[in-house]
Amino acid sequence: MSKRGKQMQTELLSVLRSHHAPMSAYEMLGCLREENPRLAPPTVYRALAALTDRGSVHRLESLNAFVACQRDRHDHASILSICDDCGGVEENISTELLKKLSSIAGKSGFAPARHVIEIHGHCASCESA
Amino acid sequence: MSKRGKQMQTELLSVLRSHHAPMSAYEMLGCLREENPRLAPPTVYRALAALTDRGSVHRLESLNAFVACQRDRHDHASILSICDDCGGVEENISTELLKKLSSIAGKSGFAPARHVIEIHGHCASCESA
DNA sequence: TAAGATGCGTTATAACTTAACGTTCTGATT
DNA sequence: AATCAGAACGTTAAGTTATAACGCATCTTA
Repeated sequence: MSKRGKQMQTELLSVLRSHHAPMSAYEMLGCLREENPRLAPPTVYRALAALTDRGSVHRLESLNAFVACQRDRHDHASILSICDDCGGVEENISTELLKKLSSIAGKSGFAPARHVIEIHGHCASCESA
Repeated sequence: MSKRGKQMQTELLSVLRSHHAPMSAYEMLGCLREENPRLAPPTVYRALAALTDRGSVHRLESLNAFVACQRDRHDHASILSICDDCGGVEENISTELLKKLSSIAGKSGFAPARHVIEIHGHCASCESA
């Protein structure tokens, strides 16, 4: 991968991290276009693909949006709790739950490869408010 | 709700059920347009919204597609195993896993309302092939 | 440097979803 | 039964999300 590609990924990640809530690809595109107005969607999507493959960024399937991984290591399946009020996302991991989930799916012989676990609701501060 | 609305939902559901794999809204639209060529996307999406609210249809967030519920009762959170090879979907439920999941999210005070659990992988027959 | 491969930017378009609005249907009240 | 208010419908139009395709640039190896 070329220098430009890596640089794009770095910029994208810093944009994502500087945001408390998930961002859509087009929101990121908007930010990045302030620097480089000619930037096009495929560039953003390619960088996002690389970052999500690596685990530095998680895709929120139920929102069509993205968040930076909040953990030190990125080689895990995440449980993402999404506040429908403030938009904040909490990331949890549980190998135990993952095993259980795999075993439920595996009963019929299904071989799991990727887990999507997203919980919608309200975070503590929005709930109390 | 008018007769047309309910009828739309019934037709949609039968289209979905006659398909072994998930369908996108536009695939359904295509099918239904054979009968009624003037049918427009919002009609389909409205029927889908009613059906998913009721639980007769599940939305696959990671595919932007829909499947008919495979169970007798529809008032449950499903674990959906999606074969990336043949496209088939298996539906499982586990109140135990759901409780565990809620408790993980709830540690920080998060109040869960809706669970999205989708597992990608290969089904038994595709795996053995 | 030349040949081949990889990946990048760009254009264009495809796929998915919803807003808005006027009409029609329903059912409640007179 | 006639009228009215509100809900739901079809339709047009547009907004949002995502990718195909292609040619150019850059890197790689000889």
